[in-house]
Amino acid sequence: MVKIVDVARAAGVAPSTVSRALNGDPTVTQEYLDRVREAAEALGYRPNRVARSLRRQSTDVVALIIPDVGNNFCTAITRGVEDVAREAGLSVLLCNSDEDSAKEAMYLDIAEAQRVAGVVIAPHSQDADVSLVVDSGIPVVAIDRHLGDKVDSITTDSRTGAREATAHLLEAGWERPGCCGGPRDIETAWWRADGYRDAVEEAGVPATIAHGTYDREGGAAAAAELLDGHPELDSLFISNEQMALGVLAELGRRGLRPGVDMGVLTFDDTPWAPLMAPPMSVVEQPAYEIGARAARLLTDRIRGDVSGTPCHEVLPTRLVVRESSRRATR
Amino acid sequence: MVKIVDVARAAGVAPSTVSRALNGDPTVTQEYLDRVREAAEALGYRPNRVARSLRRQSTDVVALIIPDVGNNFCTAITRGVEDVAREAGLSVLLCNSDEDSAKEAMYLDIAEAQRVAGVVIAPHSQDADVSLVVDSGIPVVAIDRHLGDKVDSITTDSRTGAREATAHLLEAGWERPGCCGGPRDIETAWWRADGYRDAVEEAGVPATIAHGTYDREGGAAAAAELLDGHPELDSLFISNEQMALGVLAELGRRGLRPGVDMGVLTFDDTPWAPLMAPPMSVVEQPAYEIGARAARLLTDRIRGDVSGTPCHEVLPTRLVVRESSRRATR
DNA sequence: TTGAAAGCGATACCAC
DNA sequence: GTGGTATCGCTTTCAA
Repeated sequence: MVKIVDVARAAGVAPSTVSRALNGDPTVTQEYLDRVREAAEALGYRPNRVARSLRRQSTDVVALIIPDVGNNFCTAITRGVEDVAREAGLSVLLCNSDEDSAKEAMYLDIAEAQRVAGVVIAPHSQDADVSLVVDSGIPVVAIDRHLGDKVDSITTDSRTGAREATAHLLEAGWERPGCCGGPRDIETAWWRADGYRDAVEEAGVPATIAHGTYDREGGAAAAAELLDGHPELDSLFISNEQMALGVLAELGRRGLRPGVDMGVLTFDDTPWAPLMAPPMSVVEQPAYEIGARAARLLTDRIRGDVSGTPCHEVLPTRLVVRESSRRATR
Repeated sequence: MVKIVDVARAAGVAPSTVSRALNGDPTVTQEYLDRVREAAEALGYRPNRVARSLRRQSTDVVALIIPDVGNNFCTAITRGVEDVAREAGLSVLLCNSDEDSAKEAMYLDIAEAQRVAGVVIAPHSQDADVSLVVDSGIPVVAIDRHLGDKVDSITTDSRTGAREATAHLLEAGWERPGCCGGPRDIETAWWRADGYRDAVEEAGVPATIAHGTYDREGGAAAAAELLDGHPELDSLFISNEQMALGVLAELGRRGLRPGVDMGVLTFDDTPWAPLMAPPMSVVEQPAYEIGARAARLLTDRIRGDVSGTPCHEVLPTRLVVRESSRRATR
């Protein structure tokens, strides 16, 4: 393994000069620069990032802690983070927490031990403990969910999104929308349930909510609970994309046709939503943008470019009406 | 930042003893062990992995280089890799190559500079240059696609999968299947085109193939090309999941109903495939398993548990017949 | 079993 | 502008 001293020797200069030359220090003379580059090239020198990280007390890696890459929303966030991180010369350490606080804590621990440059996290609960990382001076930005006032966050306005969605269902002619809500301990889930509640209450319709986990099983279970216990429901507002898949499966099992027998509208747009039977109406969240902005904010913090006051960005959602929420007149 | 010498001082032992104690060296006396643990705890000592990595000349990170996490197949692989890596105490560095050799090379470079413990890669082309990494003694396992005989690989039998799929289309009563194939320079794409060719030739039907990129745009373009140029086609075999989304969109634009006006069968199963209109028939690949096995193989190599001879695992695909490939008689 | 000390490889300070 | 060198924090010989 050829190291910096080897290059130095070959080029007839000091190691420090090699370091400067290779790192673009403008004080290095052209002549030395050439000599160093040549020697490095000739020897096939490859800088050791680990050594540099130790010395510099900082790595060029950011940790991204999300519930599950299997979720399209998370995936899009991940792309956003990765794209801007790469631009900034940072790599992304991918951590799936599976909505499990213990796993999350483990990853936070690893991130700190690894001395990552920053952390982007979709915290399972509002009081996830990021102090370990924060106290080490590692910038953290929370996405999708908040993490107290002091931690930067990029979120979307779930409540408004849910309210608009439910209101749309009502306007479309559905009279009794139910809500397949996410876990009670996840922030977005209660905002969305609240938004749903806002809309039905305003319409003078009773709120009917079932809570399930943020996955397909949870969606199916919530739908089953609602369908079994509340035959009066004629439409469903669903709290996230994975749940929607479960709800749809459950409807299928019962021979209920979305958009005909049962109005359906879900949070999160996906590439397949327009291709379903019928095309799904959704509340779109700017997932890629969330990731990209989070990464941008993080890199700013890493560079120290940003004043100390915490930043809380709330991005808007967008209602995309396709077929599943329209009351068919056939 | 409290370091190992601080703990040593507090515990009244040598740094080396602290290191041994904390790393579970059995030669450490119980008494010292307790003292060290106590001191570490009291001081809130957090080992610095970077320093350890430098000293040990090895990190506990593996790089995963895939075309795009946005692809459900890649996502599933990613979960597989992450799950077994975590078990083995390794973290995953996520790298999206976007089927771009330059990006891929850049990530390979980073992986080497970062001195990762291993690399799992779905190489863009067969002659992607992993020598940089391999020569550094970093184990590499190729997934989905091969990388010469000397690099471990976990792939699936694309050709057979494609042949069976096309044969099924023919058996189902479709008479002229076309093929929306992937890029010519991607191995799986030509294996799948070959499998398609095998089946149509055996049936004495002409092969009609259009090549597109492995994404939605590519799928739409390939479908358009086929539909415009070959009105005789009555069904389509599609080379991957993302292309399928594009193909379906294109069919929709032309008012062609899958499974009725046009038989459709695609590579890659997805959570939404059964929920489409109509439910999609697919060639399922064991994506999670590919990732899991690749990671397992990699950890074995990292530990040096495995003899030097390269391992080439080929996993089987599975034809899942749903509705889109059945010739409706309505 | 424990301690002392030599590195791992790059960087950045300080002196020239 | 360049060189010498201490240092980042940990692990691991080697000697006791």
